[in-house]
Amino acid sequence: MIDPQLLRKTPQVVAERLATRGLKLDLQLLASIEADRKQWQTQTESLQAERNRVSKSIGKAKANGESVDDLLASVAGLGDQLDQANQQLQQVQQRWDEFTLALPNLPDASVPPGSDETDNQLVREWGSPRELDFEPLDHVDLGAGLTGLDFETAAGIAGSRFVVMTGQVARLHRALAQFMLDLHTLDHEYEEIYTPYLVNAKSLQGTGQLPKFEEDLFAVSDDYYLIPTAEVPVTNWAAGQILAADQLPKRFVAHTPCFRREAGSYGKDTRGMIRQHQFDKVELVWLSHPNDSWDALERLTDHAEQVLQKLDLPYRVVNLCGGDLGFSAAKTYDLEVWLPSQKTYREISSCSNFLDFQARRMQARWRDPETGKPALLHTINGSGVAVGRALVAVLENYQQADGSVTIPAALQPYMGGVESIDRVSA
RNA sequence: GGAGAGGUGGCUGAGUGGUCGAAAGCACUGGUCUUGAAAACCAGCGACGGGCAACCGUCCCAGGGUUCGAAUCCCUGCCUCUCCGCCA
Repeated sequence: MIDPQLLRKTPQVVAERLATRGLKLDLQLLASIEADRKQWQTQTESLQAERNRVSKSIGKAKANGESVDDLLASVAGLGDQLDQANQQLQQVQQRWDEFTLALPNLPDASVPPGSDETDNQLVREWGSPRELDFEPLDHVDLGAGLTGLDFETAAGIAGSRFVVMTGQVARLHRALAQFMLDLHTLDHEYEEIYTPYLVNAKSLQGTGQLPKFEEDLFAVSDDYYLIPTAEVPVTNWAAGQILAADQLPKRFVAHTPCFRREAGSYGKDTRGMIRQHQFDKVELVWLSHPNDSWDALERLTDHAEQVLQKLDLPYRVVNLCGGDLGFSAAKTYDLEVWLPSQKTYREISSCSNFLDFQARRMQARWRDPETGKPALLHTINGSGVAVGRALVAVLENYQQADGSVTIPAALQPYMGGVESIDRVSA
């Protein structure tokens, strides 16, 4: 949520910054809601003040054994007036909430202008695509040859955009997750956390998926939603909390499945496991001191990059432009890994600083020793990295001419020393 | 699933329908004392919103209700704990 003070006092500044996203703030609507709010709040509060005054004197009069008939008469119609004013106020507040909850975060000044991914800014590249002296297969054909990836069976069990993994491929998938968890907990000093995979609407509102993006989520009965990312349960760990200063920064790593409807992406990446309804992800989350969040974003991004570097997978880092920026983010670096079959870089991690945007929605605070007062903390998160896409990247980048796949050295300890997965001759 | 108890400030924990935003303790902050620290003593100390300000309002799990007035009474929901049963 954008700071309400900023919205009220400098709406045109907010409008300018939101324009970076290609979003037009309805200043007129904002002004009219705010005018109504002021009127009804003032009226409600003065009626409440009067009621409180009279009620207190009734109490005193009764204590003194005096008659209270006159006092009672003087508040006769007050209750109804108050009810009406209060109803109006609640309506206005609801309009305000709906309006502000639907506003995305303000992009940071370092976010490049632009409308879509073609305007994203290249930050750096690491490694260079391997020169293959044969025509690379994509992971679907590779996986089929290894008899480890089976989309047809998955379609029969569940539907499209699911996969069944078996044998050494399933093990490789698990090895990737284990490797990432160990890297982040042991080398990068994250605390491992296990959370619910079903969450309530409040948590989703806290991180910003609701109320605007319900169609992206799988809702199950009883008001639960499947998590679209571990960001939701992990960040909400701090919801409603007031953390002590020495608890910051709090850094969590979680390995969870993620579930997404992928509504609106019909026809996109229909082949293979790039875009699935269910996928695993290792997620990094920081809860930080407000002064440290920009540094935290750089460090978290580096931690995600370390995964790709240790796997020796070529990638690049891009700074998302305003139009490509997610709803809650103030700034996002995407890590894009090289896929030989597509001869292009594909997103494998997204690292964002949300500043106090999520913290305000979920009331995640810390106590500032300078002031002794609670203050909003900052949240930062990123994938470290998407496990399914990492599997795709390993399969494709480590494929051999005979259809086998060598195992990256970093993963071999997690594969029982296996150095290669071989094609099963048909 | 059955039976019971309870949800109050950063924490523990009192609270009679009427100066209760709420006792007390802990924690925290400032001061006295001390070479310094601790202890002791004194003082201060909830959050959120509105207003230039004086000040006003809201909040004792959440939502309704009764009342001139609700932390306190009534209803509903959520959550926690204890016991029994069942269970990966």
